[in-house]
Amino acid sequence: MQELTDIQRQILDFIRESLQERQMPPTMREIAEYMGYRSDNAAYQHLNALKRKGYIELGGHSRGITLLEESGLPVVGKVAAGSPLLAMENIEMHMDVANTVFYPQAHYLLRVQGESMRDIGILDGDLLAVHKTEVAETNEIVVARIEEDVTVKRFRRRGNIVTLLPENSDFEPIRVDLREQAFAIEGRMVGLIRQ
Amino acid sequence: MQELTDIQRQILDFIRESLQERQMPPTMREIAEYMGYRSDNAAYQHLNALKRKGYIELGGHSRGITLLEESGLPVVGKVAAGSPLLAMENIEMHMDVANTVFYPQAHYLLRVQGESMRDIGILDGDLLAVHKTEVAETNEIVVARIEEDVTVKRFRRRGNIVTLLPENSDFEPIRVDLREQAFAIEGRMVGLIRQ
DNA sequence: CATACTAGTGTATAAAAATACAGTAGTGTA
DNA sequence: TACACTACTGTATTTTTATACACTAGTATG
Repeated sequence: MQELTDIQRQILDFIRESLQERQMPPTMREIAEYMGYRSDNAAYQHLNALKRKGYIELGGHSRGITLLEESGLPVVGKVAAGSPLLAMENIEMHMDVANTVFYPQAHYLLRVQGESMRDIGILDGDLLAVHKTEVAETNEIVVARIEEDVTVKRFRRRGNIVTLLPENSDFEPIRVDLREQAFAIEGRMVGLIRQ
Repeated sequence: MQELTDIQRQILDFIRESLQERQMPPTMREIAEYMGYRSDNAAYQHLNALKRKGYIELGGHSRGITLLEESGLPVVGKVAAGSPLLAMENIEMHMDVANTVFYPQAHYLLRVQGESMRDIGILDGDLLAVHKTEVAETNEIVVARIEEDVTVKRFRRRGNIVTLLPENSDFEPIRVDLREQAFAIEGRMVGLIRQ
């Protein structure tokens, strides 16, 4: 997808906002008004740029703008080693769930693998709603990355030692020494969906 | 809310469909075309009826129809004894989750009370996605009503005896004799949301 | 320095859209 | 039987809307 200029992004956001709050796309005049243009044509030309770059389609009739982007939350499945979680190759699909369902806002859904968090009702195959963040409080359920591997655990830290606790007596806690291993928090659990 | 005629409901459905599939409401002419009218005015008048009955608003501009109905799935909280699950008084809120997220389609979300299904990851306060149905297969998780009470359990039946199994060893199975007690299945679990 | 892209103003026009008005006809209800 | 409501057709009118064309001007790029 081609990069957008600031103004183009601003217009795209306005279209999204209009769709959400008024249940309809704006007219070109409404866009021009919002942007403070004296000519509707300015909006028209920006829309054509957005179309050329593949972000929207123009229907050729009133309020004929349609967004081409995926709606809903991306579902992150098997994470290829070393790739960013939200890399295209890791996205299984999009799920039609508003991010406002969770608080703080969910940025994506991560498919849980394994039974290590079973005792707090997180089962194999569940979709964990994750809020992106690099920091976490003690005892929060986090999505963490140790070297190349991504895992879901309860978080604890004392000095340079991080402990990741499972919630299943068949599993052992994981100890990470920050001086020796690459460690990062990818996000924090804000909810769960099971299908 | 006032009752709709068949034709009015058909038009309302078409508006919903247009919003979902084209990201915009239809024009009056599009409605007239869809309904096979030779005059746009027929659509106009039906829309005014829908407006009068409180189902839509008309903006006075192109594609100016806005639906006034709640979107998403209703969340059923504490069920007042004897009332239908989906009675207004039992609806806590609406949650912006497409019903297509679950299969078969979820009709509502039921807030789970208690720990009786804990061992299969259904916790107190979770929202159970429920597909409305009056029948269930053996071993399915169902929402059932015994006399006035609503409960979530694993379903089994042998002749006139229904057994509702908890998934937590602290709880006892419930036996219902269909000849003696009022029993009905309200729906079947198709998913779960935790916030 | 030419070329492409962005970011606008201003004017013009054809088609689309909402909506008013005047009818016809059927159905149910007080 | 009068009245309200539904369900249309047909015509007319005023805005709204998309969109074309002709410009100006800045910025980045090869």
